[in-house]
Amino acid sequence: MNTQTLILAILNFEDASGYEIKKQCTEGAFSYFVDISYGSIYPTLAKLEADELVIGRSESQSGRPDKKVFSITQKGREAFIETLSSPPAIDKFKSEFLLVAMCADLTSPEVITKAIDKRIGEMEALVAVIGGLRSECDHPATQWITSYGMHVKGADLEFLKNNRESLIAMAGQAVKLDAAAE
Amino acid sequence: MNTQTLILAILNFEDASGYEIKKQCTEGAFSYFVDISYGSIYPTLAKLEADELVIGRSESQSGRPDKKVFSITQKGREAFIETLSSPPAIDKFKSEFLLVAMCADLTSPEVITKAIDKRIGEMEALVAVIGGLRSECDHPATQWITSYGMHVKGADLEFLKNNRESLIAMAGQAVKLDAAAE
DNA sequence: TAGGCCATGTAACCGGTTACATGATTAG
DNA sequence: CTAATCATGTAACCGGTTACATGGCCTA
Repeated sequence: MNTQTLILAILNFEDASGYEIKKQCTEGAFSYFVDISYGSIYPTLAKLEADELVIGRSESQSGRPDKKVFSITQKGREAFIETLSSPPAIDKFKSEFLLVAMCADLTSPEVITKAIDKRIGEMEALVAVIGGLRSECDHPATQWITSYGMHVKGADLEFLKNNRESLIAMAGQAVKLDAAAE
Repeated sequence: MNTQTLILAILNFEDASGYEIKKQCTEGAFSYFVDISYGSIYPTLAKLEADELVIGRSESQSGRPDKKVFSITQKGREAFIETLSSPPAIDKFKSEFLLVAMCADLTSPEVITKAIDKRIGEMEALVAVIGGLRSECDHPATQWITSYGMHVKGADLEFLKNNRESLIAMAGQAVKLDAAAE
């Protein structure tokens, strides 16, 4: 999923400025499955406007900098629906935590405790965000994906909490084996 | 998680050539939370060897091209454990499927059916892979992460199967609303 | 004899991030 | 008075992918 398609998707829901798009991706409705930075938003918005897939208008605000609000055009909507119809690529997933957990025996209980507690905290925050999105939005497809997210992330959190101790207990075991072998 | 750390992690489990490292990431024990290509493996291996974190030796095989098998050095092991101790970054997760599902009302039932069935197939394959890893490996930390994977991906698959029809039913609804409004 | 697997490696490219530049307003 | 929020944008950089080059062996 490239930046272009993502921006088109967001603008298909509602008009937004570059700044607002960033917020949507960081805190809002899209925050749990995407992530982009200003450095890709603004150039992409400019390109999209040049291609007439979106149009921007300046809005002056009292006591705030002007903002450039973008709307998706008919051409943009068609292009977006076109890209939607090609089968979605498999999820991209990379987890440093899993690598650390897989090597739990090489590190100390403190390191593992910190790692898993950090993760539990992040997961709880994510569940709270998704739960919030689900309750505040009555769009059926958004309801579907947020329910999906709650189900999966809830199961995730459940496992982490139920198996926290057992992972911590593995920490440092490789070192102990080494010492025992001497 | 950069390529360097990942390679060190793999070599910490066992010696491997670049080709075998790639296999581990595509089909093996690491396949469900990482992904790298030859274009990053070979240069990284060369850099790692220059830094004396790994050492390579040539092994000639009958009826096969020679392979260069790498081992992690003591220095490499220390560097690896050092990086393990810094708190793991939050998971990177990007999903085209969720974007498509969120826009289900804009597309046809056929497109959504294909998208979700593709996903169900991929998820089943992943569960099978993780299940295989869990049963064939008795390393406790690997057991832990594969059990974690089974739990989470099992919940994922469960939701997909139970809610497949309801997502498909949303397809094309935006178009119908448009038509009704005319 | 065609295609797939084994095996290593490079060069061009690309999508995206980081850091910077700028500046007004408002809340603590 | 300071920090945060609002707001837009650019340039340098970087990690990684794609595509290519090479070539022998084995299987269908």
